Amino acid sequence: MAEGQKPTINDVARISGVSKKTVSRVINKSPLLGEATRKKVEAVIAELGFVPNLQARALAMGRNFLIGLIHDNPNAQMVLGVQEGILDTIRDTEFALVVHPVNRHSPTLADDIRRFIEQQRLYGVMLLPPLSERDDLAELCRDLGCTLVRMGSARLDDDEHLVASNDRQAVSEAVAWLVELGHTRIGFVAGPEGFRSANEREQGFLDGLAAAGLTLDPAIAARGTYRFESGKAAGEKLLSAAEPPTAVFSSNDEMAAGILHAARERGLNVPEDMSIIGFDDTATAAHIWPPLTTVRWPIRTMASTAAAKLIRPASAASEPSFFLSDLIRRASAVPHRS
Amino acid sequence: MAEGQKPTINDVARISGVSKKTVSRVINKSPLLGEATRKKVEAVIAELGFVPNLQARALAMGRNFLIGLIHDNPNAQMVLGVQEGILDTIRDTEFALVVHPVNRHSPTLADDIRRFIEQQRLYGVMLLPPLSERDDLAELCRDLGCTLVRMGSARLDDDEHLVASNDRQAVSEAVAWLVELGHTRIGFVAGPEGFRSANEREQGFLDGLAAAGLTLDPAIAARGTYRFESGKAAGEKLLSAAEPPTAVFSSNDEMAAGILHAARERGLNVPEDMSIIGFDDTATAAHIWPPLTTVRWPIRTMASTAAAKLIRPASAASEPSFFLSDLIRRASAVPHRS
DNA sequence: TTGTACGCGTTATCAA
DNA sequence: TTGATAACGCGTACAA
Repeated sequence: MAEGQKPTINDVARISGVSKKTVSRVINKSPLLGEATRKKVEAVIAELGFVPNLQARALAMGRNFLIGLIHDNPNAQMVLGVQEGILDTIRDTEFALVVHPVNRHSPTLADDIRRFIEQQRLYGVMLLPPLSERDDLAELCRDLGCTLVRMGSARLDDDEHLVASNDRQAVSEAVAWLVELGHTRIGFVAGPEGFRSANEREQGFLDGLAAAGLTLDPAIAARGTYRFESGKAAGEKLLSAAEPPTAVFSSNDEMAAGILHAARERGLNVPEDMSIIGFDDTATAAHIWPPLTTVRWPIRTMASTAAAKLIRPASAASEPSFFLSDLIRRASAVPHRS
Repeated sequence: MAEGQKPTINDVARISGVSKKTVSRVINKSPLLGEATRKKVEAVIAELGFVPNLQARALAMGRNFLIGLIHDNPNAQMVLGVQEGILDTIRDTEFALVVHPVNRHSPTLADDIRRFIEQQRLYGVMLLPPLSERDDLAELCRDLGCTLVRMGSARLDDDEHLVASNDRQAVSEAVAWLVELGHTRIGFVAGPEGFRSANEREQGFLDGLAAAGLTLDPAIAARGTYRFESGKAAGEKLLSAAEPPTAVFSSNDEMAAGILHAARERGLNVPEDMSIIGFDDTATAAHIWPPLTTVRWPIRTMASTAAAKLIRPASAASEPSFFLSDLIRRASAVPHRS
């Protein structure tokens, strides 16, 4: 037997007096198997502490048990939420989660991803925004024979390969909330051009205004990069307008924090002088002052569903693809004082 | 040849007219090999786009190429920094990073970790605080024949299996900075009991006070859980003291944000009425108002070094084990107004 | 410097 | 319902 080594299927077979194949059947829960032999083999497995070698299985079956997560760190909280969501699904399976952060501005991005998938021979991969918006990368994964699920904020793919939040509707509801609070002069800070999420949120913002019979004054609109500094710059622009907004929607929380700083540096009070709503509900949102009203999307649930679509492709289409976000009402948005 | 399939080492061998073994030598960069044959084989490999099957290699070599990261989400920013650091080291190797978030309060924690390591047959694992402080878990990893590197804030292990920040010294320097700013009544918010990092930071705080000939008044000291709410509660305690502190050191940023909220709710201004210093330099630190003076430890570099120790055990001991942290001076700590 | 034969631990084929 | 035997793709004695 194995001396100090890990027991193999041969050890199990010999000790329980059956063939390798029979043990294999037990492991794989084959239906056609005598109850007695099954019990017997299971006992030996437990006694020996036998754990099937996944590398060997992978080799024999021509597929392995690795799910890849490829992203360009949109935001730490989100990436971690995704990882936890995926683990929720695969925890009691043989699958494992392999992460691969990349730099989307790298000229070797595609090669980097290709190499990762080929080398590890991934079973499936999950792409996070903004990478998930690039059809060329999606095609690359497929060419490599790797199932793919994309996470995004719009219909980037068909139901079997997508989990998405309805950003457009969520933002429109956030605007409705500002309108309900009495605001009519509402500023807007957009996300970076070329980002699908930025686009969706902008559309949602305009939807919200339109529903209230309002329009956007370009003097109180700006475009940012989703980063703090750009939010601050945008805030400065909006606040220096001839007629500043009484409320602002920022396309993400980090920029909202920047807007807050811009307001503070001008000696303005938030929310008294201006209400702010963000998007993402990052950790920062609840920790800044005032606590930020923001849109929370169910990252973990979405990621968990995405993983299910990956490891059970058969039932992928029957899993939901679209998820609703919640408006988290905190102190940064208050009634307009007329 | 392979029709639609991935080329194997056999294809390469046949086409280049050499034996499998020779191709294997090329792949593994064996020194004893004719330059001519090497070139020839490399050309075929490139032409075919041959990528060695890692599962097969793993099986044949009796070891695989997976590094595990086990953690209990101490903080999203940190975990992501660690992942990026590990990737910095393994990006151009055959290794991949498998992540495994766990719940340290789960009764099945040890079994969960055991199963993860055994099932995936990990080459090595990295343990993050506070899990890294548990010797039983470290022993478990070793029993499973898995090399281990622990990340922490103190000498948890020998140089080959450790990367650590010198929290104690860093905090002592932070206190020195407050003293330099003229503060003599300095409050303290500790981290949770049983956390090595909390202990180190506390010692550093006391060191700092002692160096200035000061002592800690229990009336302006409190213990938190590293979470925001606990910081807020601690802040309330300190501020309701008969003689409140003019400056506070918080054992992490999240609690510092909580202290800020407590101050705001009492109508106090920070830093005018009270200076605050935190620890970690999370994303939030720079985004709250006022921007938080805090201690930044070189997570990414540490993680990168840790990965090097894992995949190159031979040179592990020669890599540094201790890393210096920087005090990031921002607006939340200002001179004491006398 | 290169090649032959076999083993790694598992699944699949096909017959019993 | 079970078992003998051949794959899976690669590394390594050992020999040439």
